[in-house]
Amino acid sequence: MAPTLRQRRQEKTSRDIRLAALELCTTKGLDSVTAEAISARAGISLRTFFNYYPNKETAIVARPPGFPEKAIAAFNTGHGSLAEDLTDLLRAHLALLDEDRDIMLLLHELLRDNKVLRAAHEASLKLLHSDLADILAHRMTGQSRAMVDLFAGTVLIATGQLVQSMQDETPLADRAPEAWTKLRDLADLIR
Amino acid sequence: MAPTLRQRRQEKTSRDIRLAALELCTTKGLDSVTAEAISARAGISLRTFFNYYPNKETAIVARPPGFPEKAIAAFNTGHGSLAEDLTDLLRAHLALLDEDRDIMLLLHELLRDNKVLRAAHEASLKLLHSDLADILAHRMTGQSRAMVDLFAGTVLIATGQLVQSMQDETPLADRAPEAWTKLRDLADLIR
DNA sequence: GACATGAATTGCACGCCGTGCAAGAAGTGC
DNA sequence: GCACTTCTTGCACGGCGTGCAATTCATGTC
Repeated sequence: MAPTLRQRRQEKTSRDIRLAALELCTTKGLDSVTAEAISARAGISLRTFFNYYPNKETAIVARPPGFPEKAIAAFNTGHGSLAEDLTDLLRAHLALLDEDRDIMLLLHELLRDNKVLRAAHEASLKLLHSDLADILAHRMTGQSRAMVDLFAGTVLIATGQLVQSMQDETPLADRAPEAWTKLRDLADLIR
Repeated sequence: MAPTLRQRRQEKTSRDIRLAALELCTTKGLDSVTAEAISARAGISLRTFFNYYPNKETAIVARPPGFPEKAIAAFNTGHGSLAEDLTDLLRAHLALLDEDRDIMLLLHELLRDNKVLRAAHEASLKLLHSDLADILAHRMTGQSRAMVDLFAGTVLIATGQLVQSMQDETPLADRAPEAWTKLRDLADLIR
């Protein structure tokens, strides 16, 4: 299914807007960047900007890459331990982040400085949370939904801490096992 | 230190605004309630509204009650197990929520329906998170800050699940031990 | 009780946000 | 090339949030 011209144009505009937003923000800070300025730089009208994104923040934060279909399938049918298969799942996710390493680092800066942006980011992490909980539910049939949620949340905090330290040269994907190590340590702490 | 007239008036206006906001929202929904309408109902000018709250959302969500000083001190000097002392700390926190039970239930409704409100709520929970992490750090001197954060986050998720089920008649404070039970179960799950 | 002082309230003006609508431009399928 | 859908754009509008300066009001002092 080759992408039609329309689709390609949309992809491009969407990317153009994001780039324009990021460029402007890194130099002037989000607060003093107006949606109008972003639109102008992206070469579209203000009205079109709001056709693509509901506000400045989401243009910058966007939807984070989730878990690849293939990795989900592998996890569902996986025959390793929960620890092993989950680590593989996280690895696939982190690999996607590695692909956009430069953008991520840039974003990381912006998130540190701007409150509204952090809120938008939190919101998108919430989506990840329920995605992960849904996935985990397949392998944790004996557990209550609340427990699955708690588990998913904890996993995401641990994973988030990895992303926090993205300055390290090592690709995040290679560090996936650290997440589980953290969880083990946490479990030790609780008991 | 008797509160001066000025202070009492401020307290009152602050409460008036919150009440006006809650009342209007429950009948018409946050989206169709303007800051101007809230101000009018609270008997103040629009400009004054923004002197008290930076936006509609925070007027409704406000700052959640944190951990009482006394409980923090008791936790710091506590000689029970971490589990016991932490449960006491959570109990003190949940007791504050019980005091505002009616408002909490109302808020719970609103949070379910409104996205922006949820974001504001998340943000205020973030403050709780770092509060708790700071407190825990005193009793977890052997641990890295990351581990303390992870632990605090997990505790808060578990506690949040309790709050979710506030419809139950039982006061939240009495159910504090359930939080630790959840954590034990989680730890079992991980190992 | 009058008065000086500093803080809170208010109105006004302004720029930005985000949306509904309708006209026009552009791609798609035949 | 011709109908069709879809995307873009301009326009108008209401709401948000802030800076500023005028005014009102609590407070402490004499």
